[in-house]
Amino acid sequence: MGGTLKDPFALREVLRTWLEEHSQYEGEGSSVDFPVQPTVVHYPGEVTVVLFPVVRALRRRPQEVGERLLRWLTRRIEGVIEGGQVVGGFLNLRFSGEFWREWLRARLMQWLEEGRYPLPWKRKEEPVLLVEFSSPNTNKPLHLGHVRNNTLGDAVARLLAVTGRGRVVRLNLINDRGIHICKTMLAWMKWGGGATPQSTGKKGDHFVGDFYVLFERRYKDEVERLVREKGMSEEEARREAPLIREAQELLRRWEAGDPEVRQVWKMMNEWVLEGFRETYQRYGVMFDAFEFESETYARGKELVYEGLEKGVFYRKEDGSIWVDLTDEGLDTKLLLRGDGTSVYITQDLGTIDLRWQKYRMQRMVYVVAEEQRYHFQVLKAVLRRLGKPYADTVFHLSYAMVELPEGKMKSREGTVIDADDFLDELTALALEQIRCSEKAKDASEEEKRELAEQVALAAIKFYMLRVDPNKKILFRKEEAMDFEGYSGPFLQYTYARIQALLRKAQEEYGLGREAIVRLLGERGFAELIEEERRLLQMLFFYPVRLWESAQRYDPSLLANALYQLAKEYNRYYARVPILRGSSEEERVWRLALSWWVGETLAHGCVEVLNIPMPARM
RNA sequence: GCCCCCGUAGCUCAGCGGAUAGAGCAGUGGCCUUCUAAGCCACGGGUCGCAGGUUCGAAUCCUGCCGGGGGCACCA
Repeated sequence: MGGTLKDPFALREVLRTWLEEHSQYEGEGSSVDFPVQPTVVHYPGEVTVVLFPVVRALRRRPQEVGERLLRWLTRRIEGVIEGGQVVGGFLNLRFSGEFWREWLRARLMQWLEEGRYPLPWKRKEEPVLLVEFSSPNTNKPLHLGHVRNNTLGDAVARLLAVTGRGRVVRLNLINDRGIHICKTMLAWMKWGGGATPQSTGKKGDHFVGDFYVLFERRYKDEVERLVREKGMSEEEARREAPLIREAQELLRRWEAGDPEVRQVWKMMNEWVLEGFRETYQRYGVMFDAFEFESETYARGKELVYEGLEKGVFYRKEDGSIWVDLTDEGLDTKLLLRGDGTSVYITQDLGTIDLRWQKYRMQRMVYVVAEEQRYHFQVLKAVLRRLGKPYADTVFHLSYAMVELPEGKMKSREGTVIDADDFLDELTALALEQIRCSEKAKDASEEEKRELAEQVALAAIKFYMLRVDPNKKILFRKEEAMDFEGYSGPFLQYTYARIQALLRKAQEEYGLGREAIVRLLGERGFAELIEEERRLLQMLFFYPVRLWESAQRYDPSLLANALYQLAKEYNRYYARVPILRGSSEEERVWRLALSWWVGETLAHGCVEVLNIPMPARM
């Protein structure tokens, strides 16, 4: 019984057979479908079948279709449906307590046997799906913008993997070349005095980032001086300033492969990367491969020349190479400078070509801020002109900026919120709260620290993931640092409560997990209460939420569903005693339900959103 | 000028063609001698930016307008 109807997908399959049986003599049923959705709160039942689409196709009255469907369903999936009611164009189904008990038992059993959360999809090795995210520049440390990118990219990669879309490969394309890198190198060479991260005890990315800021400050001073003393225009001064000239010279030497420049470049990049690795590790973000623009831009140039030969690009008198995309509503676009050096898009052309050679991916997801929408439109169009088979794999997953109440974050002006610093600050706050708490009094200092970092991570990640990627995040510190309400720690807390119950069940009642499953199969039980039906409904629909979330490349859907589940569970927890003051039968049932809520929270958080779930807090 | 994204409660957001539009925060008032109060309950708070249209049904889709943001570089 419980095995026959694992989730709403299974119910839809059953409904489809009804349509097949009835379309033969009742008209066109082929393209219509019964949407299945959770029943809204005010009506009895857990699952609602929406009749409108079919009603229209069959040209029958909703009442008639609904009642016939109900009768048919009740027989078809025996013992599942306890009651049903047609309201307007909706058929509300109420599942029997017996069904739910068996459903829950089957899920728990499967979980115990397979050691993982049962889902309707298997992880697959084919096709290959590439997800590029993070992709930082090596001239400054990671900030809140990267944190949003990282958590989003990470979660989307996991969503695709758990819903069985294919083998997901996570890529981090390091932007390690260009004028900004040269500026930083120049500052270090001029004013660094031979200092290193080791000699100063600074984290490598911060160490290097400071030189970038230093360069920008000196450069700004120089420009101001030129304007003041030489009477230059701002624009002219910015172009003529000796510092920028020197940086450009450095870039030329870099492109020419000057060993001295390359050596400094390599060393400084390594410092930064070491710092990045540490930050990624703390945030729990992993990549399958790091790629470097310095290694892909050359291939990009080749593609540009290829297009020139094919006649899809054209050369101007100054030698620069362009593509004309005006016929598809875009502009003309520079692909290679007159002096043969590459621009931003050149590198992206090369990168995707190399990826195609290596992976033959079916999809190339770029997790990149929304300001680059146009860039990716152009990229796709250019690849099409080149006739590349992978042109249509390009998918830009754009997300909006993280802004401060004061406005945009600007690294040049030092108004960014640093990824490391913010996590430190959150961790310190969490630690303070843990120290004040009664519950953690017997935990060691080490354990408290670890827990504090997990709480901090949950807070920051959930804060980033809970909003639609298309929407700006207005970063208000107090809100991000709030561990209550609609927050990551709220989910952790709910999970930890459940784990405490399961521990106590074992210790005080001898109810281990196997025992719960066994007893659940043996005992009858009392009527389900409303809170239980709502929890079961949410658990039943969980795979659908996952699917939709993956379908839309939007983890916020999942984040929301998990929050609602936790919220509902806390209500339940406050309403009924799980362990104490309940009969043995009730105890087993309530524990089983709690356990499954916990596993579902853990699956969504740990497996997909990559938010840790401590067993106690 | 053209293109893209966003306008829902005081604030931050859910709701993505279905039923009486929901949360968190903020405000007010309750609940720790029984399982973790990072929790729960109650109250107050909304012409879903505006105007048309599409249909059995629109916060949701289409058109126009208004407001906020981003983009249209021999910057990345």
